[in-house]
Amino acid sequence: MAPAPFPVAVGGANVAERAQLPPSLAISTVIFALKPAPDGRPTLWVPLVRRVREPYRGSWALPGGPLTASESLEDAARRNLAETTGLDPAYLEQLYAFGGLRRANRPDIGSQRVVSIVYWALVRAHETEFGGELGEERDNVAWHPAEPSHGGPAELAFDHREIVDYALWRLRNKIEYAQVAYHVLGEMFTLAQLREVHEAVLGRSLDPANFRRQLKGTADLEATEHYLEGGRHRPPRLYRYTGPRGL
Amino acid sequence: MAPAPFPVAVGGANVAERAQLPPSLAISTVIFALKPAPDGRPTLWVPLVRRVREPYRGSWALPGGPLTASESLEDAARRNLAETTGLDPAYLEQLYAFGGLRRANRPDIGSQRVVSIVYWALVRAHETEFGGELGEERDNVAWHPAEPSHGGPAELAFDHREIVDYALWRLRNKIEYAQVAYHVLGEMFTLAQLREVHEAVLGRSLDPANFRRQLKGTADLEATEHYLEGGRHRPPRLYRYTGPRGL
DNA sequence: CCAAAAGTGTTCCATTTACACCCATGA
DNA sequence: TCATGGGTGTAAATGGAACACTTTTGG
Repeated sequence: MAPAPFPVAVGGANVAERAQLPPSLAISTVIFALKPAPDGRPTLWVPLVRRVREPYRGSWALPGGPLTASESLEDAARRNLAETTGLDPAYLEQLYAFGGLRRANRPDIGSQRVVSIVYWALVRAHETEFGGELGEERDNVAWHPAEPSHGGPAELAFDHREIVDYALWRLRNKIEYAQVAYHVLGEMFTLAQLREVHEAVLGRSLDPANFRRQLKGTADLEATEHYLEGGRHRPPRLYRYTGPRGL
Repeated sequence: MAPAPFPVAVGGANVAERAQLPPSLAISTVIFALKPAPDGRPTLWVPLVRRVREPYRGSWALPGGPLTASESLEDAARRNLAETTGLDPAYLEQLYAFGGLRRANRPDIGSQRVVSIVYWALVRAHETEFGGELGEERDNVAWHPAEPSHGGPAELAFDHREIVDYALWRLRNKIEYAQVAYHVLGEMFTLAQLREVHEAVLGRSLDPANFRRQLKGTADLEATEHYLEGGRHRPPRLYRYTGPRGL
């Protein structure tokens, strides 16, 4: 496994100025969904919020907000995500707590220090139509490719570009040994669909034959008696994930 | 890799009572050192602080304290560790942010919610003599085996037992692919010494021949022209770690 | 010379990888 | 019947585990 690209370099931030108030706590989320990139192939997208205040006014930032007194960290992440994007991911995991002093430069809230606890998730494609009263192009929320190489913004507000990159690294590592990909699919799915998820996340193509065997050997995967009809060729068998859903 | 034993179950904490003040931030540390267990073989120990107030008065807890406004998360962890134990580990890494509502039951600070960001480290054995004016049996700080199966306390204050277990899991996973073990050793060391560190952390013996080859293939390891004299048998060659030290 | 640890070589085995091949269906 | 993706078989390559064997020192 390659070394983590980001947090190892986080702690070294130097004291730039003395903040006065005690640090406040905020929650941010990096939500990945699979959507077709400009080039047509499915890739990873993230919802971003356009900032309407300084600093970084006009830049895109991760959805987030304060932590209230009566909710757990994960509850806060869920609530915040629902408020800003209408999403409710089945799988949500803590990524990292970012608290370098460099992040403190926020005139809009005085000189108060902000420590962000970041969560990440992978959601189904059909969840990406912002739910409830929120439309796709609603307000200042929009989906963007997660990586600049696929058309995503090269710069984000604060240190959010680095946070997204670190979340990407975690997702790619985790999908190789954990049951992450199933949360993108419905109740039943073909192995080709599951493979497409892995390929999109990892950014490379996988051998269908070997992919089949590796999964059948390990994961909680159950072959159903149903087949996906309507395709142009031989109908593939549908499978069901039998392991733990959600948390 | 086996699934993480702890944080996957953290988010599900339910709302037990409504806290009133905004959550406060604290830093805790899990510092591992290698010392001989009661049975004589080297195992992992952690410094613990005996609580002098309710709740959990008299129980052992992880060293920790509040986060001040002018320091980064890692700086706060270092400062706190130095204050309570006199230690200054070369390698320090963030473990997890714990913020379940179950942790909030602390009459000593009113009903305020506490979110703990926990760091972990592995330090050299000679660092474990509490430095500065602090002696080994000083005040309410003492070393304990990290695992109950090696004589450590089965119960700790708050959720600290689970936190130590999770840190152990992280350490054992990380030592297999990252350069963690070198921080326990001095400038030069024999392969047998390095292997002893791995064996103590993993809790099982390793084949000397295979261990040698695996490390020579991957890690930043440099053979010196020095040999460790004075042993009872053939003097082993000394090696030097050439990868990144500290952070 | 003997014991014991350092260090090397070799075999065995499981997993991964590459790819040839057959199967089943829609058009 | 043909094109295409679904699905199976198989052999080479890889990497780890087990262990025999040689080397080098102190006693």
